[in-house]
Amino acid sequence: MTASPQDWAVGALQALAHDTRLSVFRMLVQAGADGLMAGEIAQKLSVPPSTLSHHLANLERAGLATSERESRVIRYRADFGGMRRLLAFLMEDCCQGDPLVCADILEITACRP
Amino acid sequence: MTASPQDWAVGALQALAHDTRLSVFRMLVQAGADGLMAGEIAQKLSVPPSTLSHHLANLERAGLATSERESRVIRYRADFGGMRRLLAFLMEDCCQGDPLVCADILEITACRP
DNA sequence: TCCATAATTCGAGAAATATCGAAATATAAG
DNA sequence: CTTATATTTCGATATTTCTCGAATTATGGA
Repeated sequence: MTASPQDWAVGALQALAHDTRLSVFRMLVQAGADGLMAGEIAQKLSVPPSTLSHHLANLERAGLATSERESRVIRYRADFGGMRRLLAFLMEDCCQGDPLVCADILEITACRP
Repeated sequence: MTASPQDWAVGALQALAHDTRLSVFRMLVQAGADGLMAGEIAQKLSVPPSTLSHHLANLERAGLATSERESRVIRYRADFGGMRRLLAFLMEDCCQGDPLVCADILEITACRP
């Protein structure tokens, strides 16, 4: 049942390769540790609850989000471990160690110490 | 005709979200500036030329690869600019500036100065 | 010019994904 | 125990994507 790294990565990319799911994932990334409630997301994106539920389940299955029930609502968070795993897989053994080709690819505007 | 950043990102992710295309892209990333010939890729992956051609066109359309004819063969290369653009989009305004949540996400094994 | 090679485009059936209303489940409150 | 709320699961249709043989285009050499 344990998927190969490649198969896992395809699943993760497939999860992100959809307009609604990509919006959801980025909302979760930007929300950080607090995450967001399912209903809150559905409302902000104007997506019917049942449709959104499929998308959230897809992201979770793919290892890019986690869910936790809090009484009646369910809180979703981005899974930063999964995100890291995906980026690392894409850049693995990059450009034969020549930093000139891709050095600045990681100079990203994401949060830094 | 100019796609929004979100639409562009969905296209890029869709391109990567396929077993064969992900393999091709990673081969190109690892090949670096030299790139690879279309036929060479088809042979290594045991994919019929016409099928591979669709996948290569898909990656190029998505902004993740470039092609250049050299007499009778066509050389494909990873587009590291597109790659960077995609990663930056995914991590934009990440986790409300709190480095604790995702700081190490960029500590990736890719080539570094 | 004629042939061989490398790669792309065409085309159409097969397979996978997306959508969302209706029904079901889980929790809390009265 | 009944009702209200939040979310998920079911199910059936609609849409999109994938695949690869055959035909086509581009290039170089005899």
